[in-house]
Amino acid sequence: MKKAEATRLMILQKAFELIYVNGYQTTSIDHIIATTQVTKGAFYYHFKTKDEMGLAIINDILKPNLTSSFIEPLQKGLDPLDAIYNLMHHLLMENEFLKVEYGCPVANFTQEMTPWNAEFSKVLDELTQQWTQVLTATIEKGKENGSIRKDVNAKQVTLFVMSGYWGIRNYGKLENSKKVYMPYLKELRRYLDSLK
Amino acid sequence: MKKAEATRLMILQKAFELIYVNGYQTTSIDHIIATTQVTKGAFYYHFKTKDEMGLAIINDILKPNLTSSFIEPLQKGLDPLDAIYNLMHHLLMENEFLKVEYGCPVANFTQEMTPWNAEFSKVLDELTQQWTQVLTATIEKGKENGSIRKDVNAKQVTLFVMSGYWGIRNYGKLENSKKVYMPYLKELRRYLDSLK
DNA sequence: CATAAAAGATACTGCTTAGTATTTTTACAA
DNA sequence: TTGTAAAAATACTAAGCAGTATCTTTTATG
Repeated sequence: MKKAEATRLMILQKAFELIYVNGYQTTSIDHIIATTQVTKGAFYYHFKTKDEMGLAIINDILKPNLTSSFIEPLQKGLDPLDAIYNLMHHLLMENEFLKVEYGCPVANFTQEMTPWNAEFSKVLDELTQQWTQVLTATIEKGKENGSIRKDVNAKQVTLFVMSGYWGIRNYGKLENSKKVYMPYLKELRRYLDSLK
Repeated sequence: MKKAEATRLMILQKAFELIYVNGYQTTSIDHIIATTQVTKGAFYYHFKTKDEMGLAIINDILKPNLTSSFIEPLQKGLDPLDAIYNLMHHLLMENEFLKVEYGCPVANFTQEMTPWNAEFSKVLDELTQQWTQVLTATIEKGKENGSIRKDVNAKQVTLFVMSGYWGIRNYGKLENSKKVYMPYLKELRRYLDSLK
């Protein structure tokens, strides 16, 4: 990797951290360049505007992470319901990229940037769509192999599960404790079992 | 009501609207006083700081609204599961205080102000606690009168339902359409029925 | 090694921000 | 009616903001 490319990525990573903790609007470029030890000239060499950087964070940091943390675990050929539960358990309890006190980065971005920035909404929606599609496919697979009842509506379940995830992350943020994750996961397990 | 009191309330109401639409950080005091047609002197007569105003919005605007929209509907003595479903349906589809494109004001505040402002976290947590307590009590009532299975964990269900609500509001914001509310509500109904 | 382009550094601009100091107007009780 | 405190208006400050213009250094390539 070229040095310039490394600088760019380093800016994105540290900027992401700052934004994950403090929000997009409140994270100033001055704050970013102070943290990254990169000058303003360097910053604006790599990004035309702050928003361009924000979009790059979503595309170059969040998207790859979503793939490895949210999507690939579903494609391991486990029993579908187990796969979904294990995914959620891992995301909430073990994943070290995601911190309880800062919530879900995608949900944070969505809440902050939507509806007044169409560009952000678009890429965030793409991100979300990816996840919902894989979740829906996982459930359909379960219907085919008989582990999930045929009358279950896969898209409906996906929406229900995904909403719960976004919501519990926000609640965890409020309580600043993973404690709330446990009863949530227990009920999720019960709910998933009701689809058998 | 005294005139000064009316001014104060008017500032709070219009400021709430602006914040609900644009977020707390991005809503400037200059913007608020331009919208309210109140001068800076008047604003700072009523509120020492911006944060004091923000907290007043939660206490004087959101709290009463929460009581009438989120809590009282549960206390009408309906069948508990119907009461919960009807509440959600009303909140998502009919309530005119809440707009799909702007999400849930409490969730918005939580995401934006937590964890870096303990004061906000505290009052938001109080607000949320109120709702969860009434939801839990409603489910317990159902267990007592036999309409809900005895092995159901009321607190667990409450957390699950509340998370789904917060999440679907965020998703509605992203999609900018109430369409996503319908499959969510359908699955919620199925889920609630599974508690019978 | 020369050179041109890529990458980064520095100093600045114009604007917005929350908050303040000071003055003026309004409401109401004596 | 008048005195006084509540309420509101005006003009300001210092700091922070995104972004720009200009200059210097580094890197790759002939």
